[in-house]
Amino acid sequence: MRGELTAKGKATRSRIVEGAAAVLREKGVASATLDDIMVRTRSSKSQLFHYFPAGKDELLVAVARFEADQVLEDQQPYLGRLDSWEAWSEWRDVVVKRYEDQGDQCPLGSLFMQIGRSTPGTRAIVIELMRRWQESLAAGIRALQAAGSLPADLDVDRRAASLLAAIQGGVSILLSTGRSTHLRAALDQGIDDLKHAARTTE
Amino acid sequence: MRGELTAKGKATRSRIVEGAAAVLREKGVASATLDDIMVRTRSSKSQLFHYFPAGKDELLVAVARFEADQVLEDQQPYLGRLDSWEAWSEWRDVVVKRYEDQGDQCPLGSLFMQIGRSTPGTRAIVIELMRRWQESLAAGIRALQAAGSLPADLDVDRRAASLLAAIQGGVSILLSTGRSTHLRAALDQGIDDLKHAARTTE
DNA sequence: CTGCGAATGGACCACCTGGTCCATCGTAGG
DNA sequence: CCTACGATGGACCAGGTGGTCCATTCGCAG
Repeated sequence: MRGELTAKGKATRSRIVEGAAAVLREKGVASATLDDIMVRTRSSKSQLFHYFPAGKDELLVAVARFEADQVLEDQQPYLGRLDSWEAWSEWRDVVVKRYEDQGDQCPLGSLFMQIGRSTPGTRAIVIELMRRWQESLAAGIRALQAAGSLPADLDVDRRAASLLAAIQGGVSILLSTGRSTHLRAALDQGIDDLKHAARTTE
Repeated sequence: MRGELTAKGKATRSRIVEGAAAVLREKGVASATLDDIMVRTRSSKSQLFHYFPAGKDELLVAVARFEADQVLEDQQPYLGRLDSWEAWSEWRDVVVKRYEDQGDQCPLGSLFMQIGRSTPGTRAIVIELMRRWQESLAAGIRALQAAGSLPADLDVDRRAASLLAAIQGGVSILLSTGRSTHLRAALDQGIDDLKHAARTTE
């Protein structure tokens, strides 16, 4: 498993990860079984254990890593260029759309609920994801500062953290209730408050 | 099961529900088994199925209902009296403390991740919880308006929804990363922004 | 006291699921 | 070509888990 992977092997491995991700999204981590994954990815049990010797947990971690990357990627290029109010608005739309489309499937949430506390490496993935996500938001805020659209003494980190929390909360409410009202409200309110900070001292 | 419950029966039933809640919190929904619950509640399998004929799912729903009530109760009396900035501040402290103490145990979150989409009645419980929670926040905001601390043209519902999302997000980040930074940031920022609304037009 | 239904005990079962094992096939490099 | 090793197939297994069943005990009303 250390680079001893043929081109064919690599292909199979990613086919499994991506297929597993789809299965997990549809059936939920709790009820998704190795058999489901085998069927979906047209692979055999030996293949599963060949590429993920430690078994299901290892596979789940791989999927988690895969999904974590997806999350940020899906917000590009907007998330990377939050340098004007228009950009923020476009990004908002993308986020809302992405999660509304996703509906009550939770690629990551459920994953970490199940293995988050058990496997140590898993938590690191979420932490890293949150860190990068928040950093992008912070960069956006700083870009607005640089453009003179926001005062320089703004507490960028707290603002970014709070925005991130707003999104997460909106998403988890969407997941459990099926309504995107809160996600929209949280994003709109968050951005509006940011705009307000442009006009008042913090 | 319809009122055919002896006093003893009722006692047993709630002993099971509360014990099960504890087990779920500790072991997580995914890995908690009926045996665990039997041991913890000192009951037999026949009892479990006597009080919850539909089996594990029905029990989980009962626990969900129990936990949902707890959530709001734990925030009282503060959540019910958000009529001054001091009250809001106290409430903030209670929320932060409650969830920091709780750590990465998720009484509700994990529960709904597992049975949320499957059982139809379950989703109703979360929706109802969110509704009541948000309503309390909205009542608090209106109280501030009545006291003249906030302008009358404030969009109370959006503000309340966004605050609720902030909390949920902070909590879920706390659950998956173990850090309460975001919960604190989200609450502080949310309340601060509310205070700002007192000084500027919306 | 007695009888009936609720409450409880605990053996028992069927099934699913993750995981193991070995035999076979494909293929790249010598 | 041939050989060594990765890739694949698929039977098999062991344990755990939810769920069933029946026998027994308990508690209250008549």
